[in-house]
Amino acid sequence: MKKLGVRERIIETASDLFYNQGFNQTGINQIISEAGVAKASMYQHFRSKEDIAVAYLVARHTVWMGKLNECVSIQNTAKGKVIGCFDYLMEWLNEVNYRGCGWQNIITDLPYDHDKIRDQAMYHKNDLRNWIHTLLKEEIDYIDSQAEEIGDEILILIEGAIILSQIQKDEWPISAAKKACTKLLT
Amino acid sequence: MKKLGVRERIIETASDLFYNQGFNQTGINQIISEAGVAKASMYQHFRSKEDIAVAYLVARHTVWMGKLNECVSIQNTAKGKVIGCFDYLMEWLNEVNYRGCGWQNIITDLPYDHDKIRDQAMYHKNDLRNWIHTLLKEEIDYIDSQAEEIGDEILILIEGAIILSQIQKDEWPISAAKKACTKLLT
DNA sequence: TTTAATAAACAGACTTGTCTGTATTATATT
DNA sequence: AATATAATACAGACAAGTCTGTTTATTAAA
Repeated sequence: MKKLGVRERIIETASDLFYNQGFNQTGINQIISEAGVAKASMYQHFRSKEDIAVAYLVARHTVWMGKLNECVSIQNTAKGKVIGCFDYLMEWLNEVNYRGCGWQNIITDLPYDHDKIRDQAMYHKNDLRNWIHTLLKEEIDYIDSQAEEIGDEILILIEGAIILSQIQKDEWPISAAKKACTKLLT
Repeated sequence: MKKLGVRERIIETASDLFYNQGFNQTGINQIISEAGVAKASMYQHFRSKEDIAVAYLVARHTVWMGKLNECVSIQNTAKGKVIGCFDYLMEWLNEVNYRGCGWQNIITDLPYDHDKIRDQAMYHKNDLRNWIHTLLKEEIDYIDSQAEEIGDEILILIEGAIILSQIQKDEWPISAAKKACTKLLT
């Protein structure tokens, strides 16, 4: 049970707060007090609040993609893995009470000059998109262009299911998206 | 060229600012100064910033649904109208430079006690959902339960296309969603 | 002894919302 | 038509608190 370093403690605390309260609703003072870190120490590691948010998103990306991979690893076909994404969404979003996507949430109401955060959102969604494309290209039913076309459509279902379940505070969009996904894959 | 009343001027200005800058990025002072209204006059018409936002969303709902109806009115089948939604999205989102959905944007990073705003988002998406359901139930190919199932899937495509085009600052999600929509309708 | 963490005060700009007093406009009464 | 009344809008100061980021001075560890 080693105590985490200053930087790690900040990222961990900020991740929790940024995701659950929102970027604008979370102040620097709350982050440092809950992380048990002095303000000056924090500014030793991060130039700005935006930089903390970038570190949060970078860390979140690896964790999120890792859990996705783990969740679909029980499937043994490419199609099965893609459909399995929606089981992952269901599990995750139920657990966080439909709090939605960390990247979606942060870019929709952001100060105009926070481009590093916007870039992180683009990067994350692009990575997920490529992940789906790669999977579907393994499927021998599809030529590459088909895999990309269907993959894009499924990415849209994922994004829609996340935001709609957040607004409606209900899981029906996730099951509906899964059903639509199976239709598109047949 | 009659000058608008105070209330109307506030709603009009706030609508522009809330949508284009975001709720958190827009202060009361900017609203009143750009509307040319005194602060005390503003608080005569609205109890709080949240109440202004609610008025903005209410007004936006009728305008948005009206434009949607107008855009799809050239289609003469129910299926055509539903697919036409994506032409509306394309037109609208291009015009606003992929600024996304006013309701999605406002609920993702909101102070925890602003429930009236959250309710407006739920109401709007529900109304759109019902609008799609009603259309598809006119289609004789579908029994009611099918119309609802497919309608939900299309709503998810709409939401996903909006948020993804906002993140990627590109129109590809809208065309991809339209293609997926036609597939689900055949 | 050098490095890094700490607490705490501080600057200064921002926020929502309240308040006072004045000016304008519309309605009602004489 | 002239006057009195009432409603509404105005400007702008103010309160009370928030925010990010800087600085200082102290303490602990390597």
